[in-house]
Amino acid sequence: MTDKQKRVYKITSLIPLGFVLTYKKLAQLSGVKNPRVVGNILHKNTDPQNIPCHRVVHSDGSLAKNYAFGGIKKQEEKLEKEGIEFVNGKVKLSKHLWKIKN
DNA sequence: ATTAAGGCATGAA
DNA sequence: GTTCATGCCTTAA
Repeated sequence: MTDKQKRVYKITSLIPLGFVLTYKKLAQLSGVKNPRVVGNILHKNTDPQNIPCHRVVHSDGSLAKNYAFGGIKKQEEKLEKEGIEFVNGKVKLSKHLWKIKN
């Protein structure tokens, strides 16, 4: 596993309950150039237990089209279960976007 | 809203 | 080693 992947997974696993992160943000936080790569990495994640990829969403708050772990429905389900609000099938980013402190 | 183009890590051939 | 396809994307037109 490469360093990038580690960072991506690490950060993803650090997302607090009730918050989400966009691919773009996650990308820049982990030092990856393109958000696409992040998606790719998350897609072949092997440890869903520690990697809550359902907390990672698109820039506009919508969910990924091919959620690798049970489908987009499951993802939404999980998010709601964690207290994340949906509006128009999108996450309320303004409220649930994870802002890193420092 | 839909389409097109950008850009790159990963894996198979 | 390199080329090609693919992807949980983003932004701009």
